[in-house]
Amino acid sequence: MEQGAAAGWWRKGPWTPQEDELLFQYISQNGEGRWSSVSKCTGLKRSGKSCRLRWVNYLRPDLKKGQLTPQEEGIIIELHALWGNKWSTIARYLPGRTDNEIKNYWRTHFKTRSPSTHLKKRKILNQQQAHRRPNNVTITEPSHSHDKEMAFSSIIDINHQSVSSSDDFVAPFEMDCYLWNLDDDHHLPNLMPHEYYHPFEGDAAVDYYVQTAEVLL
DNA sequence: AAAGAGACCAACCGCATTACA
DNA sequence: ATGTAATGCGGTTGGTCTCTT
Repeated sequence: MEQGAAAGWWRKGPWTPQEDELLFQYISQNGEGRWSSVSKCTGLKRSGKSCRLRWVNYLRPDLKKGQLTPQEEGIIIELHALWGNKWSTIARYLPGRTDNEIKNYWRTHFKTRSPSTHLKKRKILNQQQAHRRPNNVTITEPSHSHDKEMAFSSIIDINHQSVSSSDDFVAPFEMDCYLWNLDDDHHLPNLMPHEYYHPFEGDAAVDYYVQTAEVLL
């Protein structure tokens, strides 16, 4: 049990710059982990849980600040369609972004269904659509999420993609192509680019994403 | 200019899982 | 094998900012 938990003297609420500094220094010297000993070593009146959250969501030096890019938004939409509210899993494919940030983003942009939000959503998706290559397609229902998770894991493996670098993530279009062209053993066929089957295009794609987002809520 | 609504974000809570004695 | 502490995750809340009327 953490020292202050029983006594109930943990400080709550917004962090001060001084607290941030203490936590940052502690982790710089000792590394991440051992969160429960942070308060003992630094004098911070914060629970280990609170310290971890502050570090992960705010202080970590590799965090990306600022708005999500259209590419990142596209990835979130696609991965959420695959995995649902597995925010930490989704965050792994968005280097520098936190599960909390993605969760907040999703909640803000897709949870509410007011007309304005709907329009905004369409605008975002239309922007993403502009990056997609043309193709002749038909709409196909997505397979089971488990299958898609397996497929997506294989994608990363097949292509030896590093997801640890902030500049290196799989673009939405590429993900679609991979997902929809993998065979049962999750291997890519030997196809020319124009032969790839791409299930989503144009308004059909937008509608699919919007519907998926709404169905999942 | 003021008030209300909506968007955004930080942080907390409770539960589940993992690690360890 | 079991109990407990630590950690991780997802849901939720509340405060602040921005936009609209």
